[in-house]
Amino acid sequence: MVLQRAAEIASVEGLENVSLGRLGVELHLSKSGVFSLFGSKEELQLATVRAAIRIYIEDLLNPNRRLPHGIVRVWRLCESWLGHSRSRVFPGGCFFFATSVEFSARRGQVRDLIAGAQREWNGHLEQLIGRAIELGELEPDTDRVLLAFELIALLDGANRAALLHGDDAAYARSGRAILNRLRDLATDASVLPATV
Amino acid sequence: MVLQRAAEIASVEGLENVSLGRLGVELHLSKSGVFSLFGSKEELQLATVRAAIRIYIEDLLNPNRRLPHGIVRVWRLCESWLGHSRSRVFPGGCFFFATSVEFSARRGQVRDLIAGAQREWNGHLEQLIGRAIELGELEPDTDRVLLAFELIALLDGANRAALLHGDDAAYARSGRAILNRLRDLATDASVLPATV
DNA sequence: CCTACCGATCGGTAGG
DNA sequence: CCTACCGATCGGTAGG
Repeated sequence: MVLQRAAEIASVEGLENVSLGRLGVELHLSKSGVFSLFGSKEELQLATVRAAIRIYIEDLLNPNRRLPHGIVRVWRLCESWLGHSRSRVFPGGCFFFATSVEFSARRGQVRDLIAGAQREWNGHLEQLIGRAIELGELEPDTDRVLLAFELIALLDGANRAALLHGDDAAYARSGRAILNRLRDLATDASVLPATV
Repeated sequence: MVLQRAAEIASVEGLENVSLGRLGVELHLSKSGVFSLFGSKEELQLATVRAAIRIYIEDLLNPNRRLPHGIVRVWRLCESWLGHSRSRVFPGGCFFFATSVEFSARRGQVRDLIAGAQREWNGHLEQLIGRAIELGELEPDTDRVLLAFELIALLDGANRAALLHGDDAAYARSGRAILNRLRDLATDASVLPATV
């Protein structure tokens, strides 16, 4: 699919380097053929980001919905995220990590869409953490916003180190750090796996 | 200075977007005048990275050297890093965060230089942590490599969130998370500040 | 969907 | 350090 390929390239070289001509060569279309499909470079970028959002929903969020709420579900989502990055669903690791860094200092619809997707991911994690608190599986004074920030930072840290140094050990480190953090805040740590 | 300006642009738009022509306009030089100073685009990029390394050494590492070893010195270095990102010494936040993401999926001398600088930063933190363990200020079974990974992930997480959402609260969150983590591992948490 | 073209910009070279 | 130029590539348009 056109946008699948565009998202793969963007994860490695950035959304700005997904040029109409280059995408045309890979898809055996002329440059103007690709252009006419989207109407502008910005629309191609927006469509690419939307395609990436769908992939994350299908690969990570939807399978996770089948689990009951609680601390284990929070952990499983983190574990799936690490697996998603490690297995290179996108060859450049997390699509939103790469593109949010690329667009963080720019303005416009593309940046806003990426920033909004990041906020939704953050909010989703905060909600899952909140449910685990309500269920009494996390200490009642757990700071949801802070814990979500910490988990995302540890996930992104693994993605970044694994890509930069070609070292998959970062995924195990990240998993251990996340499990340690969740165990510290758990009312009953025995529901969590002993190791990654 | 030429390279100072190049590093500022690179932190915002990436090292690849520091073009010879553009740098020339900003410096009131012709494109070929800039070119002749470096000999190639790659040499310009390498010189820019080296200049950024010097700025980090002067702004963060050298002042930190005056402190005695121990857990407080580890904390102060993290605090300085957050201040460095927040004060926009580079307008795009951490130069190495931005450029390491940009180059993580490429090959060549520029990527190797950036990856090496990141490894040195990681190693430096591990050493400071190791000294704090030897001094008995961190629990003797503290995993140096894991703790350094966690601290860098939390620092980078603040840089990323602050830039993407224009929200400086991320710095305070990161500082709280780091202090919490250091307190957990400290043999005497009272040497650390109570809040950020 | 295509060919053919526009002006702008890229890294780099020739020649001074 | 400069002007003038090279071929390649960019997003986008004209016209079919």
